[in-house]
Amino acid sequence: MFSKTCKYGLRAVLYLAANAKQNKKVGVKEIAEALDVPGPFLAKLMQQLARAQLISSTKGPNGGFYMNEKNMRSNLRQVVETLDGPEVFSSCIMGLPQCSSENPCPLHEKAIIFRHSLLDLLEKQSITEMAQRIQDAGLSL
Amino acid sequence: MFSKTCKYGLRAVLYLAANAKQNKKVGVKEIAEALDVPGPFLAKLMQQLARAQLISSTKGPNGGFYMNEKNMRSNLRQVVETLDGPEVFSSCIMGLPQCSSENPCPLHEKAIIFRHSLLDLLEKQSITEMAQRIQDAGLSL
DNA sequence: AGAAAAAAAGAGTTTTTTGTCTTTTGTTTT
DNA sequence: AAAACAAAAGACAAAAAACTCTTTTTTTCT
Repeated sequence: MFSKTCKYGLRAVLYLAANAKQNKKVGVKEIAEALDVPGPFLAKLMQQLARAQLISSTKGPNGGFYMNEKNMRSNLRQVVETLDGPEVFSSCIMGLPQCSSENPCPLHEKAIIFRHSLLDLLEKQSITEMAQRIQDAGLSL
Repeated sequence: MFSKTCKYGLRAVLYLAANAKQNKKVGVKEIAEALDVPGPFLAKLMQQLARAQLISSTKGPNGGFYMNEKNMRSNLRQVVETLDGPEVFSSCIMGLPQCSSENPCPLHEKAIIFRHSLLDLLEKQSITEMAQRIQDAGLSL
């Protein structure tokens, strides 16, 4: 479905949303241990997310990653598109380069429905809402 | 979404279903050219599908691949599971090893809905029906 | 029986993804 | 100003996926 980069990224963003604040930043090391993912690899993808302004960071002592107000209003679709590229949502499910509504593959119509339910899943909830649910229900990441 | 192996496999099975019969077998070379995919690589995955009895083959002159009656009654979910493994349909969308209804990830409930629509897409139409539609509407593969 | 055709099998290569290590840059604290 | 801390950047290494090539086996046709 998604690459590991993308999965790690989704989890890291939600971890930040649920555990970090502007005045309580967290470092890659803490996140990597909490999620049980390779630290240096995570660091790389955090940089991508920071460049895309989906998360925030500061260097130096007491520095680390956190989410500002704007970051909290973004959604998971943006995270996926930043890490795996926008094609994951638009490219043909069977891999046909020319697949479109004019020249559909055998699964085209049905795939549109399915894809809509995926976008819905990733777009409809703000990160703020999800962070709330994660804390309230104690969901794992 | 799916690996290239899997995408090639789906297309090859549908190509066979629409273009081959027990008395009109086709070789890997023809399929590879028709689908514009690497021949030797396709040959490998055709072997997997043949071992899983999702397609049929015979060696020697006038040999090749085709679909028998039983093959035509299978569905695309089986093709995907053979080539990409059954986990594609069961593993957590965020990659959490322990994700389940008891210990759900933040996307678990919504992911179930989405996954159902994917299985529906791949399971509900028999290969026979699809081959018919491909021929009638001249769909590309 | 012998030759040819085509899949099966297996080994090998390339490319991409995943993961690691080192150096640099920017901040903060003393 | 100096030291320490943490992210940013870049080069490197390992593993997996994609792709290729060669040999073997089975079948058919002459």
